[in-house]
Amino acid sequence: MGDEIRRNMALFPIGIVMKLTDLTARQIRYYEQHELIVPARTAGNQRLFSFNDVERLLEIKSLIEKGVNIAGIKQVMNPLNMESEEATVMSEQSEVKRRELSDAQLHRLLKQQLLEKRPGKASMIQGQLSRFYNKH
DNA sequence: CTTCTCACA
DNA sequence: TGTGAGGA
Repeated sequence: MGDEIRRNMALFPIGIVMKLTDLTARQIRYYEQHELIVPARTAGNQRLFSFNDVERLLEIKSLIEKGVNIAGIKQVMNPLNMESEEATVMSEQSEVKRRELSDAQLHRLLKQQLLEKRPGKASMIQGQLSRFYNKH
């Protein structure tokens, strides 16, 4: 299977995404209401996020921190809704252009973020990882 | 225990 | 955006 479909596979529940992005469940659900992200759902209505969803949330977070509101973010970010495999293939071109982080980088960064999430020290989302997205 | 929706002292 | 209720 291709890289795109792998990045779009619904994998983690909201709890993991909260740790990965340092966003509250409220915020994540709120951004979903505004269609900034479109996570999949399990049979039990539980949200399942893909790597792309996490990346988008990180971008949204950096934009919010820059003072951009929902309306502004909707414009800045492509009004995409890559759900079907066809849509994924069609947006492949623009997808590649948008992507600046390699799989290796992203996986390493998110893994660290997840492990570093124990109480005590500050998250690196506000440091190293955020720099990638704040440059956008 | 985790997540979901809805609503607001 | 936070938070609690009430259910799955």
